[in-house]
Amino acid sequence: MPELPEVETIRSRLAPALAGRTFADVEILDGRLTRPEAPEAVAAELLGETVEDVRRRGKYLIFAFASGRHLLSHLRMTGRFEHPAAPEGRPHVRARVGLDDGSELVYRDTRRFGTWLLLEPGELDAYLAERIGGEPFDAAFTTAALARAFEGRRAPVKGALLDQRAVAGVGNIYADEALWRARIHPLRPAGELERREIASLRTAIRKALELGIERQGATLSDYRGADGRPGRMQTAFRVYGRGGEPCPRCGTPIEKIRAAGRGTWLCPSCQRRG
DNA sequence: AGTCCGACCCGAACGC
DNA sequence: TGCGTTCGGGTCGGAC
Repeated sequence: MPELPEVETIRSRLAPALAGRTFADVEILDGRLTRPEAPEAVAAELLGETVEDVRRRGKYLIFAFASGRHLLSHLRMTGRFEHPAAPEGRPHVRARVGLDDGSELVYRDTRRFGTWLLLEPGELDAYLAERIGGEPFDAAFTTAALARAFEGRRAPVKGALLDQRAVAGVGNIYADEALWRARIHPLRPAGELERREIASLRTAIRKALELGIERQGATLSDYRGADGRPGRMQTAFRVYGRGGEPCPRCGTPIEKIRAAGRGTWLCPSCQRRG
């Protein structure tokens, strides 16, 4: 499930390969991908666009075209890009783009949650501003900024972290990892955290994401980098998916609970509720 | 306004 | 073994 580190890994591989390339042939096979726009219409619009850069904001992968347009792709759970494309016969191919150098970019998505949205020049900032907050590695992501996002919120801090407007790019996995690092119980109401806890959570979010990027993302069942290689982060999780195993800090068995409707792992000894 | 929950999907894991 | 059922994950929209 791609979160910020996984999307960043894909971006960093695609950017050098696609910069300067023109979309010479576009085929969108799944109508869901571009809904409510018709796939043929979007494919036709993409034809002839030249990639200037591949960027990322939160969990969005952004193809910036020389025309000023942007193609926003959200991979949701199981979306993935492959370039150069794997040999024919792979399942779940939802779109393919032939490039002017003869190579092919393929988009696959088992569960078909992912989306492609073509934005006209000038539309990107407003679209993102409506949906996601700042980048966790920006200077603007300060303790004060995080405190502001949490202020007055009675929702569990886990849920507040999953809200992309607080900080962009944290999903279920890295939320658990960050809360463990900061020694904060996932069910603590976000608005009741002390300043020093928010400060350590901010550091922990950066640390957890940074480690994920270094390890080129986590590969659970579906995620692959753009080159098809799995990441190595899954072996480095401190708590995520490790129910019953000893906490790497204190040895207490990791517990699994539900928080904000999500499977949530924590150390009951390091992360106290009270 | 903030919060919660179902819908969207489908493969894997689980229960019988 | 084989079948049916449940679950999960990010985001959105509707309900409270």
